[in-house]
Amino acid sequence: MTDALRPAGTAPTLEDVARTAGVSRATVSRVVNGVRNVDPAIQEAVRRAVSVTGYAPNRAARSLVTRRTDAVALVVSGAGAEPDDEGAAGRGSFTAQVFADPFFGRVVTGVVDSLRPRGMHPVLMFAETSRAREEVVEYLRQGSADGALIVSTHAEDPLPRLVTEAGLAAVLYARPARPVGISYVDLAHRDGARLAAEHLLARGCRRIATIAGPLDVAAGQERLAGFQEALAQQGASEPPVVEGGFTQESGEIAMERLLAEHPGLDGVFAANDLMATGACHVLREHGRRVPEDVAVIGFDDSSAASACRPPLTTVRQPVEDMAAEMTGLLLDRLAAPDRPVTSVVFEPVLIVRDSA
Amino acid sequence: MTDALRPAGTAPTLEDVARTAGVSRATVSRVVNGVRNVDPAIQEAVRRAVSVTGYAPNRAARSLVTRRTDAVALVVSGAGAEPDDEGAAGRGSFTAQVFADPFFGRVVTGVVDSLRPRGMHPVLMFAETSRAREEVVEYLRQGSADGALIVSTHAEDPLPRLVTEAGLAAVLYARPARPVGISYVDLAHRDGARLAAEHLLARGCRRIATIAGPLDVAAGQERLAGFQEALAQQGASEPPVVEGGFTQESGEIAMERLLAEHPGLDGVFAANDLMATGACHVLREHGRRVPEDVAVIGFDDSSAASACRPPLTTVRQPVEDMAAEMTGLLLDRLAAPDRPVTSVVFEPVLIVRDSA
DNA sequence: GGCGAGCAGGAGAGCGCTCTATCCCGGCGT
DNA sequence: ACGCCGGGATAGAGCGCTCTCCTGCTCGCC
Repeated sequence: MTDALRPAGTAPTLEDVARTAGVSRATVSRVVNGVRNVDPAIQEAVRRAVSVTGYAPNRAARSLVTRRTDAVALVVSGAGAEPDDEGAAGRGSFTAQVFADPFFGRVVTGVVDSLRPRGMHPVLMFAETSRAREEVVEYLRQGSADGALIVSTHAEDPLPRLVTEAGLAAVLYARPARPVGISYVDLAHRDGARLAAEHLLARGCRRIATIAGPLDVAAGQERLAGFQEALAQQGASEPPVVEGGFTQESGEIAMERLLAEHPGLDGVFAANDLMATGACHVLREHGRRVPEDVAVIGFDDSSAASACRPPLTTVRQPVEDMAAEMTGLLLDRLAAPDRPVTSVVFEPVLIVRDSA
Repeated sequence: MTDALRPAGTAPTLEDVARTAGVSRATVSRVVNGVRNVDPAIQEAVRRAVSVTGYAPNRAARSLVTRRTDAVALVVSGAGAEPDDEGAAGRGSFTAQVFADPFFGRVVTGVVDSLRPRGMHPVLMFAETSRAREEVVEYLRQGSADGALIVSTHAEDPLPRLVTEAGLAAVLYARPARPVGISYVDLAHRDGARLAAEHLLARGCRRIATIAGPLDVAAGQERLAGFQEALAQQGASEPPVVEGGFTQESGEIAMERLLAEHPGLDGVFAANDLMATGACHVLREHGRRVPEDVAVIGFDDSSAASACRPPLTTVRQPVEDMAAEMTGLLLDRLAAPDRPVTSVVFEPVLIVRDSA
């Protein structure tokens, strides 16, 4: 099992295996990579030599010639044009805040699960400052990863453009504000919001308000627009809107304001589950029953939706599937770099639970 | 800016930069890596050549000779000895479940933030089946990462042993059941549970129960043991115990049972915030006010604690700091492989909010 | 003025792998 | 019987970088 022929501390190489098996380096390489016909007897001998020497192929050496790393950068890209803040505090808060939302955990889940069967792995990166964005581009240009999966939180994020200009392979989560030549996956946010509006209306709600997501985020804009459109089309009156920040706390604050200004409301659509959860808390504290007095609908169908009391009726965003699709698109791109970019838009579904 | 001298599609190499700058490859390398004194004029020339050619050093080539990748594997290691389940369902559920707990997001945050200033990056891996564990070991043996940060959820996890036996650098989150020669960071769980017990007692609670964590996890055992010990030392009666699974739902189920069997209880210690949140929900549904009728204490001080209504009094586990410490220990190990392993145990702090 | 110390820069040998071009050998056609 | 074909194996040339030697200067010192 141990490498008897090697100077201590050095890993066995192809050469060692070849010598042990009495064949050439090339033959060992073929067996290890499972290509071309190799005499079964020799294959067996090589395999034995591999296990005797405890050989493991050196990834760097392989990458050097194949120009593949089997790694992809999974980058969470933050706000747009803020000045670089170098302080640990600034960064810490961004990275911490990212995972406070169950959304990113789901993205990671989807990416890992889709990469895994292909023997690939994600390298986690954050790109919230222009410095950090440069580092991401640099990382990719060095060939440290084969491509990037970019989850962009802001519409004006410059990263997609930077990556394209550098000629790097990448796929986006969410359509970029300005079309740049990159594939993306997205959700039909408007349709989702429409589902929520129609459900509220069908339930008999007439004094409906909405807690919008941040309006500098495409998802925030779209969900609001879709909701307003649907309401208008059904002849309902224009809903009061308060903008939140996709956090539970912002949902609480928004709900307080809504309640203060429109005490008679009977239905609320929050642009994500976290804000919907916050809204439920505030409603209860104000003595309103959910859904009897006020119906609440969230968005995403994240873990927060089922954790909420009452469990949230929500619009499902199939994050894991979308993340898996990103992987697929990226691998397509890597296999055929010249093929035109393709994007996939997923349709949301209404999940009815107890809150509406 | 573009590589005029290169055949299209090929990245510029050191050689190209050297030619452009009129110096040798070695000199360019020195400038790029900032080692040894190089004539300022030449440095400038090289730097200009770098930007003219758009050169980015090839990571694989560099790794091949330095034997460093500047990547570390961040592995979430799952249950112990279950049979390999190959199905996507099984895996999907593990990876999904991992991020359902805010805990892992915090670990990732701490790791990323501590790796970043060192120009290093984490590669995310899961090791919940024996097959997956082998893949992790294989990955490291190939030199794809310089070492591993292992977050182990089960006491009997075989991964730490596998990694040590393979002579790989690694640091654990949580002390392994059997000591293996690996550094680890851990929390003084018993002390934390004691804090909770004493706070409950000081508050005047006399009929105290506890929702334990899974007892095949060290943290679960320790927190329970610490809680029981503290209660006993203060002369309080032995608390009813129900085992949960660290999920909110398991907390709800446990609380239901506790309430059915001990309707008069006035204090609950849940072994993590998620279960405490579930307990609060159930208590309220049963008409108990928190903290007036029943005081509730959680553990971790995760985002769930402040998101809960009422905000949870909880025992803080400084996950981000602990994760950063793991990085530090790993880098120490890489710098001096022969130094004896050192471990760090953090002290928990009680965070008093509204629930107790 | 001569000589050794010290340092900037270059040449070149690898790091461990893949892959093309080549060689060898047995079987087949005529 | 002889050349031809083709599959199986090998030899060897890199991939792009780092790093150890080594050369050739300049400078300081006696």
